[in-house]
Amino acid sequence: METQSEVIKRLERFGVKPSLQRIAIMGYLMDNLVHPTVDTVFNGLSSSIPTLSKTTVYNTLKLLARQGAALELSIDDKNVRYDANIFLHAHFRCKHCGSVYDVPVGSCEALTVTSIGDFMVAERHLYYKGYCGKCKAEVAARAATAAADA
Amino acid sequence: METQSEVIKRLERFGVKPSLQRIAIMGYLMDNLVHPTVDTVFNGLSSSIPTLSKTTVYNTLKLLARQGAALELSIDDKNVRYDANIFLHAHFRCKHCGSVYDVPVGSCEALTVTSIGDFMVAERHLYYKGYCGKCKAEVAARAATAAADA
DNA sequence: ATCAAAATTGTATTTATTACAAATTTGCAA
DNA sequence: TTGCAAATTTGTAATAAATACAATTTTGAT
Repeated sequence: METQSEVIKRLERFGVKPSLQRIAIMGYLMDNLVHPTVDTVFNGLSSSIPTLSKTTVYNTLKLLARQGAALELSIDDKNVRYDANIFLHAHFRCKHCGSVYDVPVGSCEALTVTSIGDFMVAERHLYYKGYCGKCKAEVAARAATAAADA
Repeated sequence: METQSEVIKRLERFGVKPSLQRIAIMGYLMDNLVHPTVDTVFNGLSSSIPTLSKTTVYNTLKLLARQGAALELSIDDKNVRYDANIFLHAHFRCKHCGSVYDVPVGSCEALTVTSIGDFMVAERHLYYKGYCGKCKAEVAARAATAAADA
């Protein structure tokens, strides 16, 4: 659990004026590094802040991403996900259960470039998609059953 | 413009039975390497195939991606995009105009791994986001105007 | 205490995608 | 050729993420 002052420090470091809602949302991200969706954040906070609006969660998460205080992941076709871990790392998404995991990456020039030709590069995302250990087994088992049926 | 037989060859190579619609959609992707969305593909083909259904476009593009005949890009938060270029390369998306461009990548271990721990890796996506040459200038000009107004 | 700017809220809308059932086409076997 | 089941395509209805926007509340300076 992050201390309130640590959360405020992070907000201020990225030029975000701390409000009750922003502190709660930033704190939630820092405490839950599982790449939550907007809905997950909203549901996680709405009991402690009953007046919280989902619009605020949408706006605040977008703001945090724009200011660099969090990452906005487009690894999931359905929902945008957010990540308070702003250090260089990659992500893996299981195509079966949908979970998103952090993956460490070695230093690689392609992951640190700041420009490509006349493009200005602001973000670099390395996404892996496949099957996690648990689902790999499940999918294999199901494939075997399907084969037996046919 | 790809020949019909080249398109059919690609479909068969990836285990997709060629139908009129599938050939048209695969051919459209091969002729339009600008990472079109479902809507773009549908609009591009509906005049030549008036009976074409958007559901078929959705299903077929998903099928092509599943079979490996095309890539499904999640670089755009709004729409899924498709790419017939299945050779190793990265993508850049301009945050202002939304265009998606191909970017060559040097060989990098992180871009060729087939497993990570007990994860089975089926896809690797390297996405860059930022501003293309044209939009970089526009955004800078607008920022200057905003500063003058304040 | 006043008041404008900033932030938050809630509702209404938009729109990409999926679900699903009906219709059509395909390809094989009688 | 005819019949028929499987595969494919179509069209409509439903789902749900995200945005627009106006109203309300809060903040902070004077």
